[in-house]
Amino acid sequence: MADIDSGSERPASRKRADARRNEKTLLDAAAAAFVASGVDVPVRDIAARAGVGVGTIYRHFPTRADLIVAVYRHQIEACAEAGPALLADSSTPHTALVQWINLFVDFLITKHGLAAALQSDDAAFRTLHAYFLDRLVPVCDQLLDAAVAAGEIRPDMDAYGLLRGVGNLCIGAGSDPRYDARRLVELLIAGLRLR
Amino acid sequence: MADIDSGSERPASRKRADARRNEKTLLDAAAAAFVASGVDVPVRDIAARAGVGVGTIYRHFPTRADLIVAVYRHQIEACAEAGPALLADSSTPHTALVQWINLFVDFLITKHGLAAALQSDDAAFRTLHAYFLDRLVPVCDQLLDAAVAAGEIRPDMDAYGLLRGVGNLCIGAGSDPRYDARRLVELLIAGLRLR
DNA sequence: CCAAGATACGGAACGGCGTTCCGGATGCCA
DNA sequence: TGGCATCCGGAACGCCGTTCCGTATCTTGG
Repeated sequence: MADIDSGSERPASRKRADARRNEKTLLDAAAAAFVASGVDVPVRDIAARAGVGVGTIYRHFPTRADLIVAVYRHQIEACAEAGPALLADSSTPHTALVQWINLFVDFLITKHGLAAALQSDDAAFRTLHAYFLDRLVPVCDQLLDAAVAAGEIRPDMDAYGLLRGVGNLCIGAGSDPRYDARRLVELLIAGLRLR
Repeated sequence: MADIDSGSERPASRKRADARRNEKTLLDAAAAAFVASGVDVPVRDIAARAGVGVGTIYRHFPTRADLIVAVYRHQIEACAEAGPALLADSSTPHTALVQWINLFVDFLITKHGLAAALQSDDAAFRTLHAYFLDRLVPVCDQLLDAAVAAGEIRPDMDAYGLLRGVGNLCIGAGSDPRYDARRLVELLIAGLRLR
């Protein structure tokens, strides 16, 4: 679960060279396939794109969630790290919260099917769900706490529920021009404000 | 699409007796299966429950959506009809809107997987989507208009978007005690209020 | 440089699913 | 009761995720 040598010293390269090459190829192929056909793209399509067999995918990424997380890890990290930064730079915690939520929404609505996968109770997506939550709930919590402390929002909203709600609202956005997820999320956040 | 003889005069009973019997049996079996395993229950399970072959299901209900609509038609109608009634009985349009949305939410969160099916872009669910929208959007529109006319909510929200948002928020409710869809919908509606 | 062992690969194979199809059974009416 | 339109059951097909294993490739010690 933890990618220890992410920066990568070379600890005598545990894995075979072709394996490392394939892993990179797969990540690129998956990213392209996700863009073209959504995160629900058939595994065989990703394999074909990468020019490998399906078995190779499962050896590198035992579950579909692992592959999705690997593809989007950087963006999720960036989103998580933006939280404290926004809090420091914004005039009020509420502003920071709004901007951070917007970041999250922008991320979700540009990844066709990701929001839906996030909420799926399918066992294969459990770890996807878990990764997002582990990484983002604490950040959201910090923003909420700050806004509550500043007396800007009601104190009875939990980060978990808020993030799931926002994620849910993003489902189907982008595939229907009449549905404006961004606006609904704005309304939801507006509903948090004390008046 | 339109079930003409819903009340059912007997127009010389077009269909064979066994066919009519099977249709009723199927509706009951499907309702039970939906309760037990959600609206995504495998077609074979419904067939087994009803003691018929899968072909029989597809003859009576060409798409899965047709079956779902048939099972829930009464409740959807009731919800639609409650709109004007609430508007007439409530002290303010906004109260009526809130109560009506609550009705809709209660309906959705007790039907495991229905909210998700509603938002699915799968072709098989297109008509499900369409039926809900055709029936409920006008009602919601009427409630919104009244609340806007009374100066209670912002005037720039459309019924379609609101209903989809509410439907989205109901996805996954009931399968996770930490996720309170009802509360989030309340917040969303609160965000509509003029302050 | 060359085995021999370790590692990774490809894609056939399996089970579950929705959906289609058709030979055979069944209700209906004359 | 006979003949026909209708309906039924479940086998069959294609798509999908996932597993499995014979084969190919890399690595390393000699």
